[in-house]
This record gives sequence, structure tokens and C-alpha cells, in this order.
Amino acid sequence: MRDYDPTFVEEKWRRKWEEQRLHVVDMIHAEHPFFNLMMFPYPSAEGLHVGNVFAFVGSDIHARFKKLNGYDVFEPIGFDAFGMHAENYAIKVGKHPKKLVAENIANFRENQLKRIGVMYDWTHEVISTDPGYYKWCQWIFLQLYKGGLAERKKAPVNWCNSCKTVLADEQVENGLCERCKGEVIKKETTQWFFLITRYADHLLKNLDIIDWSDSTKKIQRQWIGKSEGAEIQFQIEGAPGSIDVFTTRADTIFGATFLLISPGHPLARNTSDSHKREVEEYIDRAMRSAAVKEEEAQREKTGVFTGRYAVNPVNGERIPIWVSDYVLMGYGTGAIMGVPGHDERDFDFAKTYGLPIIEVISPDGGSHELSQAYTGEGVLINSGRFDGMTTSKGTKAIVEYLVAGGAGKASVNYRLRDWCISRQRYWGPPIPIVYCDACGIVPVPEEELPVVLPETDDYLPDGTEQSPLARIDSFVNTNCPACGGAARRETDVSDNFLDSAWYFLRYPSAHYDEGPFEKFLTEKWLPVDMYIGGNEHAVLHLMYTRFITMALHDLGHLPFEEPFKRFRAHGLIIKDGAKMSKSKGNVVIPNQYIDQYGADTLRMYLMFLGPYKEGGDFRDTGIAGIRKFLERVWHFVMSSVTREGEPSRDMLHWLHKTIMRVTNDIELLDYNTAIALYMEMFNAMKKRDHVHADIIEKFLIILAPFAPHFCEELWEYMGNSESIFTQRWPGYDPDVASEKVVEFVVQINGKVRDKFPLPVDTPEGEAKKVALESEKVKKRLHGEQVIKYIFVPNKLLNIVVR
RNA sequence: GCCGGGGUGGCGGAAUUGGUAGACGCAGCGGACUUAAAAUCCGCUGGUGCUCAGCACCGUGCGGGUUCGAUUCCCGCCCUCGGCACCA
Repeated sequence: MRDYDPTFVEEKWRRKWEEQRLHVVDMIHAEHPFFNLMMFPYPSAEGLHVGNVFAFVGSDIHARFKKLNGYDVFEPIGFDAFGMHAENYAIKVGKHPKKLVAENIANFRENQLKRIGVMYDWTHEVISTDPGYYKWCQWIFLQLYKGGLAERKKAPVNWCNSCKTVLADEQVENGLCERCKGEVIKKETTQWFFLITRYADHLLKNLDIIDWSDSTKKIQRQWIGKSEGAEIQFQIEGAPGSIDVFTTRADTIFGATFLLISPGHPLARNTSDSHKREVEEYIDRAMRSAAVKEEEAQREKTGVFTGRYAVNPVNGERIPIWVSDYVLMGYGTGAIMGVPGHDERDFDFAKTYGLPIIEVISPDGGSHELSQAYTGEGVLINSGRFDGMTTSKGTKAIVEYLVAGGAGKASVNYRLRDWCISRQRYWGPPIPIVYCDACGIVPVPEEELPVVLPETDDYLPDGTEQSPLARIDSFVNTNCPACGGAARRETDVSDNFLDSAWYFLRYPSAHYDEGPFEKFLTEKWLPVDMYIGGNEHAVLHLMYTRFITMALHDLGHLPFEEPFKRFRAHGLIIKDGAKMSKSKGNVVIPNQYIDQYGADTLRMYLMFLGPYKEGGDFRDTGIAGIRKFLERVWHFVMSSVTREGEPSRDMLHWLHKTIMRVTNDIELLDYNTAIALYMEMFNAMKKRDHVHADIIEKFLIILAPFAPHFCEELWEYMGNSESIFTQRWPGYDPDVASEKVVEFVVQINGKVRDKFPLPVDTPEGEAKKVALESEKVKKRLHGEQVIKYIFVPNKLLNIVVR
């Protein structure tokens, strides 16, 4: 009998699969297309770590399961190779990113991905740095530009001092750069934006109908941050015009004792002469200060009086107008009414500057001394004709009153900001725009795409707010596509997240060069049937990709508006208390485990570590246990299979029970419990001298998604010539799968006192009779008075005494 | 601070329309095989106590509650992970 040699087995089947093109789908004729997608990796220098393998294998198991269920599964892969992660590393090691990326991709593909038993269709590989790919990133930019969804505008943006570029809001975490963890400050500059805010409501509404992990949807909802309220006009006293404020608490308007405007507000410099200097100074200081960081969020409120007053539209009260930097220009109208009695921030501000505090919402209808802001609900007081109304009723009534008087309107605001896509870096697709003195902003004509990223060794960012491309005259200087005169190219490249916002659209059409995606293939294979990835991309990639898909739909390029029918977030692999990642320096490379135990063992071990959707701590104690399990199965198949007679009823029961449960678990991605079920069934088989081949073969089929090479080998050993993945997932008979005997429990006052086997569906009278004959029960019941019996069919009888 | 997820043996984790807590595995202990060891196989394995082939009590973060019965439901806390964080 030969021993299990994973290296031999895995190499053999990898070769066979490639020769037979088992993982290449007929994209045109497939009858049951199923697009099984995994987030494509960034090819780092360190290579894939076991956290990545955990994610990829979980997706691959699902794909293989679907294939066995009769689907034509398309499981592509590619590389997200542009962007600052690649470039920053290239700079660090002093190697050109182009060279580095090519090396890393080769390592990922040949030494790692091809060894973990994933059924990728390598004929549809997509690499984002390929001009044949990023050409279409530029095309998408042009479509959005033409559709009015890309705009060059001046705005306060996030600037990473270390990466020397601007960043999108989504790429700033706690005031730090998502990539390098360096400090991010606010800068007022002109950049290209994608107007994702136009889709805020649409993105939010569709969350109700898409089949995604709840956790992901919650994060997106919160990020979009819809808040419903009103815009209210306050006239400026003694001057024309008014200041609009946004509030969700119109019910508190009688408590407004001041008006605050952001330093960036157009009216911030509208001051009385005597206050001009002070206000100017304050604004200058505020504009120069760093972006709000965590520890600064709670900082002292500061502000300056403009010398001017506004008039409260509900009662004609004259209230001072102040400028303060805690009012954000980017949210609402950039101005608020200060209601210190019922807003904590306004309360702090009022305390600092000695402004009056009026209670207008009372929890009980009475009046109180306010030692802090009361932000809860209550009854309106000190609010004229609105007194006595509840918070919600008062809000409605006051807004109606203001609307009728032409001083307000209902309004909705979103937390979501437009997506800044300009990057002052080298390693990305150049933004396809030309600036002409005569014609202004001119898009590069589609037939001139791609605007090729020029080769240069001079690619270091210099912090001038200009991309390194600005230093390459031959790139910058061009002719205006409109008038033919001398013109200059846009030198910024686009955000890496634009590359990844549509890559899945390219997979089916990887070889198509008439457009980004071919119509027939797109309609046949998209949207993606199952997408699996990490939740860390909930507001980055997963938000951007929904936006791009919606925009392309509305611009007439796609027949659907949501990219992924289902999305499931996998858990994270933790090591030494932190997420496994290159930046944390705690990566574990899978290759050593593949060498020592084999890919099938590693696959199963990672899936057995903990729930796929939750992840868990990586440690390698126990990986040998999985290897032993496979070896036991191996030896059992080699020694104990019989083709004589019929499968035993007992084994059929085990098989059907296992198929039933495992099918359910895999559909839910509960891989850890599925593996436990295989082990249980095998433990039952192992107790026999022989098990019928029909049982073993089906066992191998259902195990195959987890240990594909291993199951192929044994399948072949049993005399089958076709790949096990050409088989069909076995069905089960619920009657055969169901238990015939249950362990019945007798409780007294809820405590287990005895248990014994009973045929399933034993009626209450029968069960009670058996229970009362039990010596243990008799002993307990001696001298007690039984009050009642509680019978739960097939479970228990609880005898309640005294 | 606000919003979510979670807290179960020595360890990873099972089990929740309220019904046998600890499946499966790791580690550990005992035994078989062996000159011996490794490997393999078999058995035991939540804690405490006792008159120890057995029996009793305790036990799912903490404190209460509802119930015949609570890991599961309710109230009040603690810890932890993730999201947001001057968003009006």
C-alpha cells in the first residue's frame, strides 16, 4: 500500500488540470454561468500570507461546490498592481515599480496561487498595470467626465505629507494615511473629483435590496450618513442677504442664541469694520491648521464674533454671528444655529464665550437649571405658540411654519463626500485630460487612449503638489485635441481604487480590445454571482465599485446597476493580537506549510481554524491533526473498500445525514462545522472492516472542494478515469438522513436525571411510562408530589414536583 | 461618546423560533504494538467534593429577573473587537 505523498499528488493533479483545461470555462456556450469572484490581490514583495490564503481558499471552496452542483463556474484572478502600496515599497527598496511588480506577480502566480489548489482560469488573468487594462480606466474617466460626474474643483482635501499626495476621505483613517499611517492634513487645492455624492441616496436605497453581509451594509449606511432635517434662513441684520443653516432639530430653534459659520464660508469675512482684523486672523489660522485628528476632536471650542447679527425667523430675536472652526464647510450649509441648551458642542461654545443658554426642550414639561446640554426628546417650552408640543411634533410644526413664511425648507444631508481621484504620484494611469489656453479643459479623445504612463527612473514624489510626470516635458507638452495648438497634459494619475472599481467587468472580456467589456459576455456573466472579500474595503473598494457600476449603468454602458448579486465578508486572520498584514510585520507565509503538509492539509486546516465569516488567531498547533485525518482517510480507502453486496443501511444513513448537513453548511460558508461533519462520518466508517465503494465515492465527492488534489487521487485510485469535478454533488433522502432513535432525557425540575434511547416520535404516554420505570427517577420522586409533566417530543420529559 | 459583533473547558471552537452545554479537533493522561523510540491503534479527558465500578454539587464575562426549564429572552453592568467621531 502506498503512503500519502501530497507533493506528488498535488503536482500530478495541478498538471492534469492544466492539461485538461479543467478550469477554463466556455464563456460563450456555458449553460449555467456562475461568476465566483474573489477580491484580486495586490502583489506585495513578501508574497501571499496565510491570511490571504484563508480568504482565497474559502472562495475557491464555494466555487468548487458550485461546479459540483452543475454550474459552469468562472473563477478568475488578477493583480491590483498600480498604486501607492507598490510604489512606496519600490521607493523603499530602490527598485523601479515596474520591475518589482513583474517579479512579485510571478512569485504570487507561480509559487503561491498555483500551489494552493484554487481553480483559477488563468486565461482570463487581468493585471491593472497593463496598458490594455488601464486604457479602459481612462475610458471610464472620460465617460464620467462626459456624463458630468467627473469635475475639477477646488476643495479642502486630505494631503499625506509622507506619500506626498492627496487622498480620498475613505483613505484617511483616524487622521492618518491608510497606506503609510503618516499624518494627513487639510489642503485647499484643485483636484479631480468623481461626484459620488449624487448617488448617495441611490447607493443607500439599494442596500435594502442587495444580498450582502449585514455588517458591510451597516458600515456603508453609516458612511453615507443620511440625515434628514431642514435648511433655515436667518436674515443678516442691517445687510442684504441671509445665512442658511442646516439642522435636524428645528424644534430647538427658540433656543438659538447665536449663529455659527465655518471659516471657509463665503460670508465668514462679512464682518463689521471693528471686528475685521480679528476675524481675518482667525480664519487664516484655521485654514492653516491640520486636519482634525482623534485627540483633537475633543479640543476646546474656539471662535470669533463678526460684529454682525442675524434675526431668528421664528421670533425676530437678534443673535450674534460668530465664526468657528468646529463648523465644517463640507457638511450641510457650512453654517449652524447655536442652541447651547440642547447641543453639547454649542453648550461648550456658549460656556467658553459667555453666551446665553435657553432651555426650550424639557423632558418633563418643567424648567430646569442646565448644567449640560439636554439632547434627548421632550416637550417644547419657551417656544411661543409651539409650547407643549413633543420633539417630533414640534419639529414638523416649526418647519411647516418656516416654509410657509419662506424662511426654510425640508432638507437632507449626507456624510458622504465626493471621491477625490487625483494622485500626485507616478505609479498609476495618467488622467486623460489636456489643458489648452484657448480651449480650457479638453478630454483626450477615446481613440488616442491609452495615455501611456511614460517610463522614467525619476519617479519620486517631490511634495510640490505636482506629480513626477510634471517633470517629463515630452509627456507634458502636447497638442490640444480640439484646436491643435500647444497644450499641457494633466500630470496627476488616478486613484488606485478606480482600477479596482471595475476589474471584475474586465475578466470575462479579458481579451477584448474594442471596449472595456464585451456586450454579450457582460450580459451572460454579470453581475457577479458570488463575491467574497474583506470588510476592510466596505467604504473603499465596495463603495466605489457600486458607484462606478451605477454610473456606467446610467450612462448606458451596463444593463445592471449593482455589481455583485451576493457579497460575503470573510473574517480576518489575527496573529499576535493584530490583523495579519505586511504593515504590521506579522505575516506568515504559507509555502513552508505547503512543503511540509501539502496544500490540501493547509486548506482544510485554515478552514477548520474558526468560522470563515469571523476569522481567528493563526497558530499552527493542530495542522498535523488535519494531515492525520487525510492520512487515515487515505489508508482506509486503500484497504477497506468493498464493491460486494449493497451499502449497509447504517452507512447510508451516515452518508445522507452528512450530505444534508454539509450542503447546508457550505452554502452558509460554515466551513469549520462542515469539516467536523466529515470527521464524524469518517469516524463512523472507520469502525467497520469494510465500507461499500458507493459510500466512499460520494464521501470523496463532498470532500473534494476542501481537499481537491487528495480527492482526485483517491477517486482515480478507485477506478474512475474522469476528474472528480465532473461529478454531480450527491443528493440525499431526508428519510434516510433522519435519525430513527433519539436519546430521550428525563428531567426533574429541569435537571437531567436519566436518559435512554427511544424510537423517534415515541408518544408522550409511552415515554412517560418508560421514564417512570427508571430507578434513578423513582428514587428522586420518592415522597415528592408531582405537579405536572412537560413533554417535548423526541427531546425530553420534565417532571415538575411540589 | 454613538452604532454594531463577540465573551463557552488547558486551547481553537460546537450547540440559540428557550429543551441533554462542551460536537469536531489540538494539547494532556493511560494502554496496545516495539528490545526501545517514533509512527500507528484503542481508551479517558469541564471543575470541585465524597463513603470514588459510583454519587453529589457547581459551571457558558458579572449582578438581577422571567420560566417547569436560560449559553439562548428581559433589565443593569464589565471586558473585547470593528465602524464612526466637532456631520449640527
